[in-house]
Parts: sequence; structure tokens; C-alpha cells
Amino acid sequence: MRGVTGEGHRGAELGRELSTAVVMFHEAVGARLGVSAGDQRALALLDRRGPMSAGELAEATGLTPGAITGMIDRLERAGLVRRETDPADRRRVRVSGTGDGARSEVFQGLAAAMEAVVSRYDEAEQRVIADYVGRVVEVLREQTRKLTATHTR
Amino acid sequence: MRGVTGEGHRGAELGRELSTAVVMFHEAVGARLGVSAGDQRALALLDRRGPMSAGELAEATGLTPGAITGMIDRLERAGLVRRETDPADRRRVRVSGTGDGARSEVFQGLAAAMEAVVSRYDEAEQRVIADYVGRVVEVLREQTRKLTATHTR
DNA sequence: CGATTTAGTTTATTTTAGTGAAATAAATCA
DNA sequence: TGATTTATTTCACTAAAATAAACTAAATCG
Repeated sequence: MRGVTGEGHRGAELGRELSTAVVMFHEAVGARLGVSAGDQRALALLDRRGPMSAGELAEATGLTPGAITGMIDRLERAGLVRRETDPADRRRVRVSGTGDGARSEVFQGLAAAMEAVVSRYDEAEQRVIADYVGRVVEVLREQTRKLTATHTR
Repeated sequence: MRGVTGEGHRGAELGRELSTAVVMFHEAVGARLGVSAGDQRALALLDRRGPMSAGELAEATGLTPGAITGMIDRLERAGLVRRETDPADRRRVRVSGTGDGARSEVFQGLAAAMEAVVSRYDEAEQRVIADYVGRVVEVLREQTRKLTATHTR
């Protein structure tokens, strides 16, 4: 970020490259699976939380129910998500991620590679890395919070 | 990534959280500046490479010339980019990022926070961190390359 | 110089994803 | 049970951003 981050402090410099690489990876995954950024956010939610109802997805993504129906349609058509009526409350729709081939391949490939990177270091080093990553995550969340808080959209 | 990345190996686990945090941060920046993901990609390119012509932007982003004209219009209107005719070849348009207030504030805030994180560690630890981050970036780029290569879009 | 090529813009059109509100159907309340 | 509430879908419409192709202007080739 030449003109943007100022001098090339190492921490910031490192962070910038990493951040760009992450974003580009996500864009590539989206392009590969033919899925939008918003749809990927929903898939990530399902990965993390497990099956959710359409309403929970609406709540979590900030979209209207109508938009969620459309999103589930798309993802179902793409074979990335399964839609079944909740037997306990048949108004509800239970949306769960399928272990779709292409998608899981992508993430397993990444997980394996990340695992390989971490395993190069000894115990103590791994602790440093884990600590660092944890703090970076905190920083990012804090900055994200600031951004969304100030704007009050 | 429950069903997707398999068991909770630490490296992958860490990576997932980090990746989500990065993506959310970028989304927040976009929302704050009122700029789309695609437009942010272009801004990042300008940050990294410095001023580019409209054609170079088209090449780099994979968009058509017409789309680039529209994008430059938007970014210029938002005060994030400057458009000037190249004096050497007056058909060409030289697009350069402005050091826009809001945007540079955001990234300087992040840079400072990242810098603070890194400075917590001693020399040796910082070397480990730098090494790790460098390798992760490589992994991400490699995986991204694979994804875009296979698909041949 | 005139013809051709190159860079970017314009315009008409398409695509995508969203909204808001009405409609449908199931559950719950009195 | 009938009335009401809740969950999702459908439908008509909007907005943003992309495309393809025609157009304009500048550079270069012969």
C-alpha cells in the first residue's frame, strides 16, 4: 500500500501482503465455484455453525428473507447446500452445507498446506505463531468493529 | 470449517479464523468507503504498482475497457482516484490513487495496530513470525494459482 | 499526407442480487 | 376450533455493474 500505509514498517508490510493474498484466494474460490462473495459468507456461516434455518441466515447476513430464498436457490442449484423442511416445525427450512466435492477439495488442499507450514516449526515457535495470529485476528476484528461502528449504516 | 476442512488441525484452524477476519475487514472497508469489492481490487493494484493506464487496469482486473471507464468514473467521483491524460500519449489515461483521507486513515490505523502487535516480540520471535507469514502468503498464492489455472476462464 | 492501428468512451442491453409487500402454510394461543 | 402469529416463498420492481459494439481521437506506418 505505497501511498497508503506510509513507511514500510515490517508488521504492516507483512499484514498487507497476507491480506491481499487472502482476499485473492477467496475471490478465486468464488470464481471457481461460481459463487458470489455474499454467498460465500453464507457458506462460511454454515461451515462454522452447522445447519441453520433460512431465518437465521437472514439474521446473520443482514439480508431480507426474500433475498435468502434466492440465495438458497442458487446454492442448492450449485449443489453446495441442501434444503430440507425441519420435521419439528414444518414452516422452517433447514439449510445445511453439502460436503460438495469442488469446495471441500479446495479447502482441504489449503488446510493441508497450512498444516505443512506450521509443522516446520518446533513447539515453542508454534506457540509464538499461534499467539501472533490470535493477536492479528483481534486487531482485525477491532478495526472492523471501529469501521462499522462509526459509519452507523 | 467443520465439514469442509476436516479435523481441527491447528494450522488450518488458525488460518480459517484469520481468513474470515481479513475478509470481514475488507468488506467493512468497502462498506465504509462505499466501494465495491472489484473497485477495491483496482485500488489495491494502484497501491502496489503505482499509477496505471486504463488499459493496464483492464488487463490486470480482467474487465472490459467499457467496465474500466465506469469504474474509474466511480472512483474518481468518490475522490479515491485521479484521472489525467498521459502527456506522452494523449490517447492514454493515467489513473493514480489519491491519498484519500478516509481510505488512508483506515489503512494507517491498521498498519499501526499491526506494528504494535509485532513489536511485542523479540528479534528471534519476529524472525519466526516473518518466516511463517511469508510461507503462508506463498501457500495462498500457490492455491490461488491452482484454482485459476484449472478453471481456464 | 492518408490509411491503419490503438486507447478509451459511449450507448444499448443484459445479468445479478437485492428490496418490499402480498401470498401461502404451519404452529400456537385463547 | 378459529384467530393470530411466524417462517418462508413469490412477485413486481430497482439498482449496480458488467458486456458488446459503435464511435472518437490520437499515434504510427508506408
